[in-house]
Amino acid sequence: MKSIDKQINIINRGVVQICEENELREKIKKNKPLRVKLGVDPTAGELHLGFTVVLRKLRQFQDLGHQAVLIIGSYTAQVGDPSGRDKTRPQLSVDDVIANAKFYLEQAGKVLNLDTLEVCYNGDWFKKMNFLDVITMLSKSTVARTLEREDFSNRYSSGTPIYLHEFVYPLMQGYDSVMVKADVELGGTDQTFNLMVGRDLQRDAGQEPQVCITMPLLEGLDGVRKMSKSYGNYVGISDEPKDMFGKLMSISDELMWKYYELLTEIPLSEISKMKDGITNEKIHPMDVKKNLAINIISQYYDEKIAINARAAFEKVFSKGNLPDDIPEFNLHTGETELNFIKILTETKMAPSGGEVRRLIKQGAVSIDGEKISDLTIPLPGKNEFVIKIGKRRYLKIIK
RNA sequence: GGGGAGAUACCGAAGCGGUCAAACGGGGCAGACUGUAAAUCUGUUGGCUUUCGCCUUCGGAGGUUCGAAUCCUCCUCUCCCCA
Repeated sequence: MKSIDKQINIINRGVVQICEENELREKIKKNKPLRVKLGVDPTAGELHLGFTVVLRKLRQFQDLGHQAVLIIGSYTAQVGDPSGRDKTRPQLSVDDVIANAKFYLEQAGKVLNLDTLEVCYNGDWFKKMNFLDVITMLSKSTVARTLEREDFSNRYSSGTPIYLHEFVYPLMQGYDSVMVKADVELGGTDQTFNLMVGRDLQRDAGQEPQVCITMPLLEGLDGVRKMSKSYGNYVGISDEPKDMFGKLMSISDELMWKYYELLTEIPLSEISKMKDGITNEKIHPMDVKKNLAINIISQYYDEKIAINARAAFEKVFSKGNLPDDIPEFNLHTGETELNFIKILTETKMAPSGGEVRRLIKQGAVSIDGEKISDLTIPLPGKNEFVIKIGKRRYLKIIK
């Protein structure tokens, strides 16, 4: 094992807060692998880079020789969380949870070392509790304390409902820590409160309280809101390499540094050199961003594929050539004209006829580079031609 | 249990009998400028047809009216205050 300082140094990268760092030192000093806990919700489908921030941190612990413990929140998922904004979340069946968990692990395996990973389902202990056990657990915290939590207090003051069972979640999560005897728990900053509850419950159970490590929430492609599937501002770790590349190129220059810090292993010293290079105008921010994209794509595919993705990107967006893989559409026989509304809605290139009208009116549609201004045009003589919509939608028409 | 407020399009939020497919802001999309960056400017943002027009939408179900998102009744849900 590496020295304490070295370990702390690695662990510290990108974290917002370690509570408490000296406790962590003490724990490491014992020279026993730490049990590092991460709880996940098995409702999520595809993993995106936002999730990997904390998964990567867990992986770092694994690489330092510690024991990663992944808790699948199977019980939570089965209960179903109605707190969602507009509609009740579906209650998941046991089978759903198992299937989701399997899918989750499959993906998480791209970041974590599954061979040494310990996986627990919190339903294993929660389903055994009786009501008295639950009440006893509830008695470990107070309303005022729970209400302190930022998102709860925000919701409370803005008049958004908070359901009672939501109040219980922090305790459940904390109870998980007791059950797995966690030394460390990881989470996003939005989890701070829940992590702290774990400390209380462990203390109460006569355990040494866990060290809580919080990671920043990664902003998505819009640079404002956290990366999330529902905001559509995410990069999925199973995205096609060229999509990943394009998406990563669209983040702001500013945000790129956060991605560098949280999603790559590139030493911080090198990152700051890059920053200087841009300030001195020795390097172009676009190139720095391309390297970021290559680094990230390489983690999920390999470097060769990443470089190909860059080439494809440059071909299409720098040189303005057509991409290699354009969806194709075979015209129905007997057509004498091109009806854009029909073709584009039929192929799902546009959601509605109104949208097609708008796009054409605004000059967003072209055929082989020639702008279209009518909804319908006579069929071009060529046997194949490409319709382009906006910056990145293409459709090859074949007669 | 009592009293009050409220539910509007992706989100926030106006509208309070016709001129409402519904102001405004955000977001989205598109155009200009670019490096698919940021910032900025412009257009657009229910569906079908684009000329008129038609259809569906303002929590749900009924009702009053020539006519309702706007009035009435019931229902569902939320928030606040009191107990």
